[in-house]
Amino acid sequence: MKFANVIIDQDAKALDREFVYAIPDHLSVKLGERVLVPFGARVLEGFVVEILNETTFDETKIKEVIRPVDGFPVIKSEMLALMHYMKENLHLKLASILRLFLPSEMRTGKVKELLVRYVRLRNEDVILPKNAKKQAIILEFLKEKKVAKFSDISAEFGYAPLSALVKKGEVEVFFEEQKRAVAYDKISLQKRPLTPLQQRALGTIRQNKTYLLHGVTGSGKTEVYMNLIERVLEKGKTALMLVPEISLTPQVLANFKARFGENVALIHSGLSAGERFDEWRRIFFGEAKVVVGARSAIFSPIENLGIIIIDEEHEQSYISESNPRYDTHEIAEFRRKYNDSILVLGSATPSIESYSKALDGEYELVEMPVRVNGMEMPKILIVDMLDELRHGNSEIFSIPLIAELSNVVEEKKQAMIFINRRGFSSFQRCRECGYVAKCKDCDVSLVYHHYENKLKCHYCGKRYRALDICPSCGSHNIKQGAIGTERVVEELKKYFPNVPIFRMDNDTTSQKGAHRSILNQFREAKPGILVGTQMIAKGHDFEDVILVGIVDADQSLYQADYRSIEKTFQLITQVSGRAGRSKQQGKVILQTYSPRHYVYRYAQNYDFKGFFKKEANLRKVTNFPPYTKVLRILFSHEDENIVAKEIKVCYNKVQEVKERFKDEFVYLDVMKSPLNRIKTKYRYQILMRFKLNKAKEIENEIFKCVDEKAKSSVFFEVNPNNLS
DNA sequence: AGCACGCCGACT
DNA sequence: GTCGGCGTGCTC
Repeated sequence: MKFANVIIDQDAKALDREFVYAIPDHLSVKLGERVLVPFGARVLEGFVVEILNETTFDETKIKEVIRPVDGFPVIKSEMLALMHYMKENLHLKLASILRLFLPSEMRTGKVKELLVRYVRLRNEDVILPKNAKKQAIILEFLKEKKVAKFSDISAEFGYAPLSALVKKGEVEVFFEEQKRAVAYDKISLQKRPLTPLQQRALGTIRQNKTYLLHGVTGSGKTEVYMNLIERVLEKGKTALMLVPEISLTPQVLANFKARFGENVALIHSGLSAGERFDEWRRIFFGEAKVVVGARSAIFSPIENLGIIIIDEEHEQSYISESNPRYDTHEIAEFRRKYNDSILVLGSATPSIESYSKALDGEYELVEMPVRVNGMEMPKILIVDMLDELRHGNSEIFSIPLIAELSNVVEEKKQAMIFINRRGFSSFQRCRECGYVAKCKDCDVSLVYHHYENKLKCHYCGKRYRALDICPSCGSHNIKQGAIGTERVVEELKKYFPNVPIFRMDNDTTSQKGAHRSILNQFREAKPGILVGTQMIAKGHDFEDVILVGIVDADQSLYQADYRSIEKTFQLITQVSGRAGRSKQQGKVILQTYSPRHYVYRYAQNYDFKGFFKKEANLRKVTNFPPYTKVLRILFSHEDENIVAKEIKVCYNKVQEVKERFKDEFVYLDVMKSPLNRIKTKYRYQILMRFKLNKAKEIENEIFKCVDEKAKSSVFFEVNPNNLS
């Protein structure tokens, strides 16, 4: 008799362990397979994570596996190993880890494989009535083509004649499974000769270790990636390349499709459930040798990996901030080691963490300091908005920005305006009493959306009526808060009523394909202005963009986050990189209320190394990563008393750990989370920082501080992006 | 997570 | 007397 250790596919703390089942002799159950098992009074799905010949568990209590679910092991051995790693190091629930490895549509309401209706001729010599001219045409067509899609024929020759033929039995209808083709922009293959810098990078990146590729915007990193992948494919291995967001994907994907054809599989959030499922299967069964995708693609079931590439490695989107929290870098490092392959982290503005690892020799640094076309980086003009104010300009746009925009319009070129917000204005506030509308479930300010005239909660999505009367004091004096994309577009229209202005943010791109369509429209508009959030900061190659405006650069600067300055530097560099991609040197107008902040000086000179030195030093003296580790434990529960009580118990234990590691701890405190309530749950957190020498040891001790039986849900997070 | 078991209040 | 409230505990 064989036994299977099964993880029940339920995201509950109490079930976060293995359960033993007997495998009846008539069933073949393999490691990594999903199985149906009796569980209490129910029948549930689970994952087989171990096959045993014997068990110590009371055999009279053991139930039998009912049957396999898929008929093949969906979790390969590498992913099982990864599961154990993530359990141990990230303290995630086993089921929630395993769920990361499967396309969600394999669990919820099984996707139907897409069936396409085809027709073919059953009888070559049909005698038709003389008046059935259309039917005759269809017959001729089918004689030649043999097989055609039902929809094609009916579209071209009419539905009626075709269905008449089917009815008479002369034409046969059959169904065939269709892999959904993923849409992408068709471009022709452009294989540019490599520059000496690119060749040098390729020459260096050969060993099975981790490289940090620091290349300025426009230095041709993508070309390097493609050559690396080509080399790996030649050796019969596979490649995995991660990009930060879908906004990047159309272009990257088009390039990869052109270069690697059918070998490429694409995973990103813009795919439909069915498309995602199809791509996953192509990867699983080895049909796709190259995977390009966003963060979650790191869990692709691709085998025989020769290289992993993380493009724009500094991007925050590589750190998952909800549910199973993980850092893509860490997972990539695991897979690199497991496959004994190459990992390349590429960026124009590497994260302080990564760059410092490179300087310490943990990564090998590869540099590409020059743009491919030899163009200089755009000139950045810093505009002091307080100065503008003193000279009587209280508008959103500074005088220099309007002047430059006018130039762009006159020359029939293009400009991008970057803004760090979405919606019309961030909130509604009563001018009399200061009341700000908040979400009743989440304890955050509601965001006003002008277009729908609604207040929305950006955390839970709930919508509220916009205020016209203050509910607190009854005043009608309601004011909109800070500026968003929508407002900027409206203001711009006043200055340039005849210029096409496009807006790109979360609201305008929520529909599938909206992204591409906005960009394509903008591409044709000359002159044209594109207003957008982070989304427009990345990867888009528009030759005629000669001006970039940053409306409020400080936005990301003053946040309670040790990375906020770093983020600001990265943002400016990246946005600036959008200007002057071809013949004409670009210009950047950066509007700020703190023009003397060092981040702007370094950004203005594109001095990454100088900035790194300054910033790394600041982190060192203030005891922040990469010189320490930040650990956050987040408790949440509907009942505030329970969270408060449970976190207190945990905090006391953590304090004992701190006592034992006195020299290591630099900070420890417990508090309400800044977002005290989200989706009706109260949130409290313990925050700590400790030095790196004994970090692993301390972490393990900290993990033990959480009572397994606590009712609150508990999340651990290392070096969190934001502390809300 | 979800279901059973179990021990206290207001009903036919 | 019983129906049902949801607190506690278990699921191989």
